[in-house]
Amino acid sequence: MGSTKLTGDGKRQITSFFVPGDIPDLHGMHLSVLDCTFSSLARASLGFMRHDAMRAICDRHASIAAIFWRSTLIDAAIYREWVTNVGRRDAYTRMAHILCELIVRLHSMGIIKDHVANLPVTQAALADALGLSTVHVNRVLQELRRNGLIFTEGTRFHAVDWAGLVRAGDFDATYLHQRTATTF
Amino acid sequence: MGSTKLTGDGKRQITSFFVPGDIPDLHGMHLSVLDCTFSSLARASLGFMRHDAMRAICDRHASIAAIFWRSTLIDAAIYREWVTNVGRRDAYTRMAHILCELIVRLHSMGIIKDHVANLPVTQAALADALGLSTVHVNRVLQELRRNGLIFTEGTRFHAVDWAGLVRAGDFDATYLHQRTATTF
DNA sequence: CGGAATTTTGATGTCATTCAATGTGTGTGG
DNA sequence: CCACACACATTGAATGACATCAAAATTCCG
Repeated sequence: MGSTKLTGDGKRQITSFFVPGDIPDLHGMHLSVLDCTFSSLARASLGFMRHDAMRAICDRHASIAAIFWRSTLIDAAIYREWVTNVGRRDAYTRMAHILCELIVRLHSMGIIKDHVANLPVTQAALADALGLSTVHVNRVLQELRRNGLIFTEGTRFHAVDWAGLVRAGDFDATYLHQRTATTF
Repeated sequence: MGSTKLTGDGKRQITSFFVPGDIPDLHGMHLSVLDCTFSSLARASLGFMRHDAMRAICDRHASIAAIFWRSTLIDAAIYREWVTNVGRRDAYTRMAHILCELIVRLHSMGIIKDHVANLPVTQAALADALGLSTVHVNRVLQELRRNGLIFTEGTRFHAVDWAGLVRAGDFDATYLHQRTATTF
């Protein structure tokens, strides 16, 4: 799952990926107009909750509101990092970085063992997330494989050399604001 | 004023500009660790408020909390647009777009007359916000001037052809989530 | 099994970077 | 009040990272 924006000339930018456990439209609670679209990149199961019900809960319980609020602030922090990633890092670094992010986020949801993740994300989706062409995404992935950093097989993704991938991706998980440090 | 991130190899990315009236560190209220730095791009005057005081207010008054929350959600929406801008628009469009955003935001604070704004922003800062080199920023600005879209004189900035700039920048103000439509 | 989606490859083009000067304005100290 | 820095803007030439185009190979899935 991800959120997507389209430019006037029809180019697509994926502005975020959602991992299991995320609440995609939490931002919609206080924003009456949608400024991006949600789409699933693979089979997904969703739960729904009415905005007014959510608002009622938040009105009544400030501590719960704070938790949801915090969640959206982390989303914002991730956006900041993406701006930086797309704006100032070259394609190779950029790719390594986003892979690190996905691994860490999936790991913190407990759906990864030994850095092996199920990533049902096409190269076209990666391209639209990173502001690259699919062709270049393909080449960069090959280079990451050649350098022994990653291994892929279908949708299975393995960070063979995690430390190396982190280094290659100029990755520092601080911006994900996890309470429990992710130790691999 | 803006928030800034640095990459491992020392490149700078400005992740947001603040206009008068913004609350830069609202995100810090529920995020214990800072993931970006704030810096002033020009002379600025600031007000300060303790986080715990803010939190106390928000705990007591859900409606005020909602307003602050909404403010951070708009920040997030702007980040989304910036990701799109940097990821999928070419330099010329990108520049026109960010200029539109600044004009609209300044206008909504009532500090613009006739599209003439005081923009104390160096070309280097624009470059770091747009993920471009200063040299290219300079050339793109010249092109915008040549096309009769903008006029600059020192820090004074004039959107000579607002409609044209909006078109050139593929700009749609929806993502700024203003309650009162900005009509020029 | 068959067709569509995805990945991969090669050749070529271009937008933007980098490097290296030069020009211009502005504030500071003598 | 001028000279001198220093920051900022501008210019040209050469290079490079990534895009685009087009086709082939592979995988996926009903």
